[in-house]
Amino acid sequence: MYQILLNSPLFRGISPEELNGLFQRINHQVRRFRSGEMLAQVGEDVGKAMLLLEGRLQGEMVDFSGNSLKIEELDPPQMVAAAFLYGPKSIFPVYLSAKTDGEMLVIQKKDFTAMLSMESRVMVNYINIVSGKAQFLSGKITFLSLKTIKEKIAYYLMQRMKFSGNKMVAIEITQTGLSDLFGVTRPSLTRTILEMEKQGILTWSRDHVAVNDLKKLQQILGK
Amino acid sequence: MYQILLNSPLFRGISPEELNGLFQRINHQVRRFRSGEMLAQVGEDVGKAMLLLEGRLQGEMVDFSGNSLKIEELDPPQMVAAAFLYGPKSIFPVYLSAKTDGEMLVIQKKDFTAMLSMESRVMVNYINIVSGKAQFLSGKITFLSLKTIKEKIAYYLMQRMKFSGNKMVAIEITQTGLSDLFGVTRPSLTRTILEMEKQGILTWSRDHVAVNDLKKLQQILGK
DNA sequence: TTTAAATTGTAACAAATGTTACAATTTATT
DNA sequence: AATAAATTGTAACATTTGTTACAATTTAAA
Repeated sequence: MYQILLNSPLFRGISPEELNGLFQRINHQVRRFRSGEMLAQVGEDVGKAMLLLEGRLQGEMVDFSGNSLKIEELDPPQMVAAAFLYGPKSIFPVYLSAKTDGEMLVIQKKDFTAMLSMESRVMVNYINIVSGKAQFLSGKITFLSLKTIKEKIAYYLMQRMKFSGNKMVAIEITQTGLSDLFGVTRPSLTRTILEMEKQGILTWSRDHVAVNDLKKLQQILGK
Repeated sequence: MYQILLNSPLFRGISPEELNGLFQRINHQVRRFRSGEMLAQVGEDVGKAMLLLEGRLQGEMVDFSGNSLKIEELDPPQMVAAAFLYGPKSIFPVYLSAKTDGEMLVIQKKDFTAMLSMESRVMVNYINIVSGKAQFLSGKITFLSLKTIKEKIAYYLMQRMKFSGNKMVAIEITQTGLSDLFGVTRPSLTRTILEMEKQGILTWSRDHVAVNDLKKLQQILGK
């Protein structure tokens, strides 16, 4: 277990000795679970820190009529619902169930809080995790706020050009996959890509995109 | 200043004496700013905790072509960019400028970290703030993921019914305001509302909405 | 009360995207 | 090389939303 924990985002930078000392002073349990087991309901109080050690979990969003919507999977050594342990409404945002057999480390909230106070490094790690979630969600919102498919393509390409600094963007995803990522239908995406090609904005090949008219691409996001 | 801080989310629950002791041990500055002053650029390293004491700030999202998009305002005694002080990319997500004269408390990140380690209460407060942001954004994403106006209306009403438990939902916002909240045009919203009325789902009055067919409303979110 | 302002209802038309179905092409597999 | 599978191109049509403009109605202000 310790080896897994030492490589987890929460305990990164902690020495084996420190980890040992910490776990002798802090109440904790290891909970084993079986494939298919329901681990938490939506709206249930979180109340404890959970860190997946082995196996795979799955979180299901459920809409008002009871249908399952999006499914998110979780692998070791990630924390479960890290951003929902604290905050005004400390409740599970998803149904949590086990996809395989496995086990997780469980620390009650008050013990977890004590641990954060004890070890500054773990505290910063945890704050990094939660901040990272917030930042990821913030970026996702920016993307979701884009309304047209053209805007999404433009934003996607601009983001990738920032890294490479190049007008040649590598694409390691199919149009089918990209349409899924964008939340639009595949024919609509293809149609829009072809339209942008006709307008001389870009050239879309199987594994890369050439941006031929950067100004026009920016204008799409301008308005 | 202490009075403002004692009522801030970050120092809530701290006694005046504790606060005093804390500030004697922790490096901090008060920075005054003038109306119109630019306080931070997008992409700039955050590096310090900032808590607005007086005045009003404004954060501007800026798109790739340099136009200002959404504007968010900030009032005392809120923290500035609380969820961006830690995390993998600790950079400002917006342009930050002053809308009025004012002042803010500034604590360098390493001193801020030391303070969190020192005072468990402040640490928990800060984690609550960041977690709250993440949770707020998470809810916003759920809403932004809804595609049709009908879905947005249905979600909006279901959320409000959860509180009141009643099929009569108070509406303290005009359709114009609601269309803005939904990110759709007003005529489109009105048209959709009237359509839902024709379908017998609801009755929309100036200050309240009666849900007449809950099942149909749920089905809209079902699929 | 009268006037002005804001809000809501309505309509014709344009633009964007979804739906469905199938063909063409490319890539992977045997 | 031949076949199967996946991906991409294409098209006709439906649906949803935006755009614009103006009328009707309600609320606020003079």
